[in-house]
Amino acid sequence: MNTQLAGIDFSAPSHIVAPQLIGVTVLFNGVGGRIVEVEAYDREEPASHCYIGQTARNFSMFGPPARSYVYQSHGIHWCLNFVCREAGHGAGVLIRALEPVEGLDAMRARRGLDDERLLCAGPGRLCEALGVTREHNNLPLAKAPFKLIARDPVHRPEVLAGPRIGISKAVDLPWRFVLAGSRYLSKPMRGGHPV
DNA sequence: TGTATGATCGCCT
DNA sequence: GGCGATCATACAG
Repeated sequence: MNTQLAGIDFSAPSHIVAPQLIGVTVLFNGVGGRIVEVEAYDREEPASHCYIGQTARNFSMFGPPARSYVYQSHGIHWCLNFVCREAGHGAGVLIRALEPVEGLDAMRARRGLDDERLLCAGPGRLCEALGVTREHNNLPLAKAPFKLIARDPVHRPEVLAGPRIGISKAVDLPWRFVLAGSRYLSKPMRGGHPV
């Protein structure tokens, strides 16, 4: 099984994969943009859906890496993760924000909102803008409707790490990664440190 | 700029 | 029955 995609080895731990995803372009049916904010989750850490073991909800994170894990949050919003590690471990990277690049009109139509800055600034917003829902759980990221485009290998983006957002457990783990200075984050990074 | 609150539902801690 | 890896709105300062 090929776990390499967009120049990233998805069989690595999620906190290793996550910072490498900053700057990668994600398209979904041709709509999307550059990743500017992600969070890593792993079975060995209690904030992860994997922590309790495999269930009907989280099974795709226990499958092969470089696939999608889509879950519903608060009964309203969908959230997109990329599965990491070897099959059976349980780990993923939550895609929290994109800098919109392709299909701006489609995103605006789905979001019912003009402000480019708010189109994909948050995991639920991003899925609404791209049209990602439950049906797109457990799909290979190497095939349509997904398309990943590697970042420029020459210019490494400046990545900051800090604590994750919206969780109540393992709050001190610095597994949130953002593109330094990006205007498209769900929240500004305060007190982050360079990776 | 920041904090509080309600919406709404699949899956369990 | 309770709880979220959230978002939009309302209101205070």
